[in-house]
Amino acid sequence: MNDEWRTISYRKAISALKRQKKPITSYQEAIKIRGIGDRTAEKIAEIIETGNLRRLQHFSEDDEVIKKFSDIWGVGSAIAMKWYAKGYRTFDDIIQNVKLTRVQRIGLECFDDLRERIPRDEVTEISKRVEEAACRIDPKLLCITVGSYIRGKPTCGDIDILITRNNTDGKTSSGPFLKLLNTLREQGLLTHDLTKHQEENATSRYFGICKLPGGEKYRRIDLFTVPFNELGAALLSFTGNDIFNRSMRLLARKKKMKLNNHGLYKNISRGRGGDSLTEGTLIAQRTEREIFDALGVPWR
DNA sequence: TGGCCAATACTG
DNA sequence: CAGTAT
DNA sequence: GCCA
Repeated sequence: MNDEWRTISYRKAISALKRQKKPITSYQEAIKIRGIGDRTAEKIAEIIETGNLRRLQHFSEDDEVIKKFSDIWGVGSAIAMKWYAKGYRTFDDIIQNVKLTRVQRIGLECFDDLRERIPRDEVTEISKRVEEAACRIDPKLLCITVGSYIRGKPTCGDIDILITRNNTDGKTSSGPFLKLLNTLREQGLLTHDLTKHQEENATSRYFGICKLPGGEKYRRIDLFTVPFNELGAALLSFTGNDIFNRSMRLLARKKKMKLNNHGLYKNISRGRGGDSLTEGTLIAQRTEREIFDALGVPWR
């Protein structure tokens, strides 16, 4: 079921509603709001008049089951619905009857913990341990905790750490990366691997699960290595949030450019599907400021 | 009717 | 490749 | 889902 855009649309409508200063009291008021159309305004009107939405009464426990299945790491809507179609309704059904993939087993094992948000202080503590380990391997490694943490949120869904190294001496961060992962595993900080990455690429990513020694809960952690000259593009992309990223990339697209986690490119021609046909020319990647300027966006 | 709040890396 | 993830 |  591809309700991706419907979901996004509802989210947009919700945030538009939250922005309203006065309560909405009618269909006419609701439909004036940008992002709320006929269908949503109808639903709002029904809630105003009757106090609830009939449609929601039909929202059954079945939907809850599919939702819960897809909350397992490694299980998306397709697999969740497949399991449902086979008649499975509980985690126990799944464990008994399904040949789970390695990551799905981990997702299930850590299910409860991974649903919890992580207090900011704990993210700080975990980041510090990663940074110390990295520094012992190579003092010039630079670790930056990005994601919601760098945006100053009081809690985070996971821990995202970007690792880079000033490469003017010819070395990069990709070499020490595997060593760092091994060190963190030996320390017991990393408890489960969700990705087994291939070779030592210039840029590589690790997804896993960690737990502070004496800590209460398993936490999702992502580690990325980034070439030093791409740091700006990487920061922009991993700082988010998602909506901000997408809007920046859409802006780039409208200007016949392309923005990704490696950099900003110009002179892009795109096919019908929106995929770029030409490589384009790299015009900015080293700092966020460069990219903002090249896109014509006021800096912060 | 079709684009939108993207583009890309792993897994099996 | 489709699916899932960021 | 919304919008052009």
